[in-house]
Amino acid sequence: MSKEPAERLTPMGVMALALLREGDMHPYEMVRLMRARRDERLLTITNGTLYHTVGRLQREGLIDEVGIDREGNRPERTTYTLTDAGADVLVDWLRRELSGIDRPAEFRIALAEAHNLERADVIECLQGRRLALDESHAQHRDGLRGARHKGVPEQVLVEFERQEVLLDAELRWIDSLIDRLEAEEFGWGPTAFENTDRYLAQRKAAQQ
Amino acid sequence: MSKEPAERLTPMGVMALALLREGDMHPYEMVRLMRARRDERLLTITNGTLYHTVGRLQREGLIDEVGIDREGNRPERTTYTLTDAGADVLVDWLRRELSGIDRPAEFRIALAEAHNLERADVIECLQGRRLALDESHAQHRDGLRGARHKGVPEQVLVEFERQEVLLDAELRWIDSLIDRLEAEEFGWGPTAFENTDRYLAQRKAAQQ
DNA sequence: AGGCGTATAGTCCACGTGGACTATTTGAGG
DNA sequence: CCTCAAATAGTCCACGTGGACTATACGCCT
Repeated sequence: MSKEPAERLTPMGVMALALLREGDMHPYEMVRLMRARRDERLLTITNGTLYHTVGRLQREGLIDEVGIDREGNRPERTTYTLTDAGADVLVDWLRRELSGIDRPAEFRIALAEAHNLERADVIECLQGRRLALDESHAQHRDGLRGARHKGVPEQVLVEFERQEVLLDAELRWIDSLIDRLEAEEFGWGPTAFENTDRYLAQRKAAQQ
Repeated sequence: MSKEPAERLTPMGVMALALLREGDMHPYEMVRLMRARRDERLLTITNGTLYHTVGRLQREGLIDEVGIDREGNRPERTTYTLTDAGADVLVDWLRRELSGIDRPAEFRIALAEAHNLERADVIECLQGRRLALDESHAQHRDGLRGARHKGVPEQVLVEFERQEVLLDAELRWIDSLIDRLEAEEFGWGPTAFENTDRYLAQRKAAQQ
């Protein structure tokens, strides 16, 4: 398992790899699935970015071409599949981003794709995050207190204060999530996306 | 007041304009000030971005060169000043980003620089945001409820749920902020940055 | 007095993003 | 039956970002 290449993934790269875990696809299908799942909430879905990303992933050996399809008379479609290296890199990325507290945008994606990891794995990562969050919260609190004490005017601290409120809310939320995961309150593991199942079935039927 | 150019600013652009409101400066001084004020919390401070940004702002007529200084035998430094157009664009940007709820990163910057607006102005913008936030919160709540009802597995809703918790916390915080602004609990208006005052004084002394 | 690290001030380049654009094909409405 | 919109599948380009790099000058230690 050589690990020199591409430990770093872009948000779109993560989504692409995660989608290929569900089955081989061509890029345009990724777009449709992401749109159907309202992934615009997490990142901006644009063709340009996607096709570039797919090209990059292939050059890095994280995905492979598995053939050029042609359905009816529509333009050719290149279908891709996930390599073992790609699956590894995805899992590593998820672990890293689930454990860290910088890069909030990345964390949201990691969380949304957390079902690609084992339950125990997720719990462990979130406990790491919980620790980091706690420390950051303490530092933040001290920083704010110190600034007020030094007479820094409130108007420049407003954003600081908001951040503390949000940090606090997140701390409580993550505690409850870890609890529920440990209590096995709900299932975990690879998921059939109910929203898009019908579409996927349709596609498979059409391919035969 | 023709307003065709550059209603759109990058985060770094906003910071640069806001800094120039405090006095004429050269880019390198902006870097030092931003570092001193720990603005890395809000954006990544890099020379490349800054110098590009300054060049762009100048081409767009939002700032002007006011002379090329030379202190001792150090490299030349080009000093810039804020134009009237620049001041207008800054204020407009702040109003827009303070009122909206998309673009969270931009909002944080707008909030941190909100002291560049009048108190009444800020209150009005925040009330707009408060409304949008409320609506978004309701929609989010309904969406989550609907998804659960349709049997979408909890594991894919985790990120959704977190977002709702954070939205809720933000709602409460913004209410309290608006209250305190209306009650005039603390001062408002252009601020002498205590943290960096000493540095600025030093600089002025050195220039004479 | 000499050497070395750091501050000063800025340039340059590779990458990722996102929006605009193209060209064909299918389906729905009049 | 014809038209026109929407879907299909993808290319291309301009911009902003961030990191690496350069080169001089000042201050500190020995």
